[in-house]
Order: sequence, then structure tokens, then C-alpha cells
Amino acid sequence: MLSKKAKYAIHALVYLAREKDKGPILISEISKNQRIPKKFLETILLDLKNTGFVSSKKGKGGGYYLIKDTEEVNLADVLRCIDGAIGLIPCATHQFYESCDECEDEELCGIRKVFHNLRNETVNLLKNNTLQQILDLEKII
Amino acid sequence: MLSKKAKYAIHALVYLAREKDKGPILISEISKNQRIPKKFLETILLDLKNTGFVSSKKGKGGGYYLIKDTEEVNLADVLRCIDGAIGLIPCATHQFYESCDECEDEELCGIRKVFHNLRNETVNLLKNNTLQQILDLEKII
DNA sequence: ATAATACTCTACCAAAACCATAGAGTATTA
DNA sequence: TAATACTCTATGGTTTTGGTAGAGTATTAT
Repeated sequence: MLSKKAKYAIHALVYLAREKDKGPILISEISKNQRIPKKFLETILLDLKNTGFVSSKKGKGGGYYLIKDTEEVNLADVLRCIDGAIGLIPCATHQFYESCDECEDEELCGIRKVFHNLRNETVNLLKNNTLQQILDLEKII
Repeated sequence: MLSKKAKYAIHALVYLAREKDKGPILISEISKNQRIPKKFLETILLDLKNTGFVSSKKGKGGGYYLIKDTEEVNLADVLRCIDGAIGLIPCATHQFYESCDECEDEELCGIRKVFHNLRNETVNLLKNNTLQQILDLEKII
């Protein structure tokens, strides 16, 4: 399961994607329309900003806005940004690797191999799902 | 990420699969060889027993043993047994469905559709990975 | 029979993660 | 220059996770 934080992040990004042409969007607007606790959303948008998905403008008329194309923002990158590793076990991840206590020889471990394959296939799946895809699916019944 | 419990469960099942012909295996043997805390392993094996993957024999000479074919035990079923839902968000799972607070109309929600597809593809991936596959991969470099 | 063995059950606890909020501070602009 | 709106640090409650303790029950070798 995703954390609520990750789910909120996706909702916020989709919201920004939908309103892409309307200039900076208030945190409070997103918070209200998507029913995401405002203060929590602030921290999420900061994360998304630091990772380079969105940017912000301060002062009156300010707010957050998407700085990537909707086709460019895929779920693999978003989930990694918020929840960390995509692989299901630490010894089968790329960026968050940790060695395994349970197995004798990691090179021979069948579990690791299976989960390594799974991880790669999952990343491919997630990479194929972008904000644009989500927007497109909203129009279909 | 999987819980440690799920990871331990898989290690225990693979161990039992490897020793399938040797009769009941002691919890303490699995615990020792796989470096899984014994008391914690007891609760895990109980879960696996209640779901029907393994059975146990009490008394001297007792222990746990696999009651399914190694080809029959797939990761989708194991993970569901220990960690619950496979879908990443509650509104896109089969057995653990919860409605979504963030979206207006669940029928139109693009996020839900994307995650529903993801869930189905993930289940297919997991179903294709069985204990037998893990054992087979142990033999290859 | 019975002692030893080994699983089963209930309860409990500490630490970490998660979800969320408060409030002061800073930058920007109408 | 006042209002606006993002930014940062700190904090707190709740839930989940990971793990332990110990009494209880069933089984079997001898």
C-alpha cells in the first residue's frame, strides 16, 4: 500500500496538471477541493518542489504550478520521491539497497532474483503511467 | 516494501520447500538457519497454517511441513496472507476495498483506473512467481 | 503411564512510521 | 506597506510493526 502522503501527492499533481494553464494554484485551493489537510499538503508540495516536479511563486497571486510536461511525470518517479524504494525487499532495490540478513549467499538467493525481476517489471509498469494518462482516463467512462 | 513478516514468511516457505521430503521441520531449525526470531516465526507459521500453505505435527518428532505443491504456492497468495491488499490504494483493491475521500466521482477517477490496472498487472506478475521458481533460480548462477 | 517435546494462545511492550498541526518566519507583489 | 502565500522547525498523537513472555495444550517415544 502507498502511504497517504503518496496518494495525496498524486492527487495534488493531477490537480495541478488539470489546471496547468491557469497560473499558480493556491495550496488552500488544492487542499479544499481534494480534501487534503492543508498543513500536510504544504510538506508534500515542498517535497515535490525539491524533486523538481513543481515550482512555486510567493506573495499575492502566488501558488504552486507544474514545471514538467504531463507526459513526463510518471508514477515511478513520484512514488520514489515520496515513499522511497519501489522494490519490495531491500536487497532487490536499486537506490535503497540493503544487504540481507536471512540468506547465506546473496548471489545465489532465489528469493532475491525473483524480487529483482519483479522490481524491474514493476518499475516498467509504473513508468508507463503518467499524469497525462490519468487525465486521459478521466474523460472515458 | 514488504513487511519483515512477509519476508520471513517467504524465507520460511522456501526453507520448507527445500526440505519437503524430510518430514516435519522444527520451528527452531528454521529460526536458526534463516536467522528469524523464533517467537516471531511461530506467529508467522500459524498464519501460514491457517491459510492452508503448511500444516504442523505436535509432540516429539513434530514440526511444520508444506502441504501444497511448490508450483502451487505463488507470491500473490502469500503476500495477501501476510500483508493484505496487493493494490496500492484502497479504492483499487479487490478484497480490501475502501472508498476514496479525495475524489468526487469514483467512476470517473483517472487515478483509480490507473491503479486498478496496475493492481491487475501486479497480481499477474506475482502469480507467476512460485516457490518452485525460487528453488529453480537457486541453482542458476 | 509419563516425561519430554513442540506447537498454540493470550497478552504485552518498545520503537518506528505515519499523519497531522502549530506557529513563527520570510519573500513577494498589488 | 499591508496583505498574501510559501517556508521552516518543532512537536504530538495514533497506528503499525517487530518482537517477547509465559502459561497452556496436544502428541509421542519409550
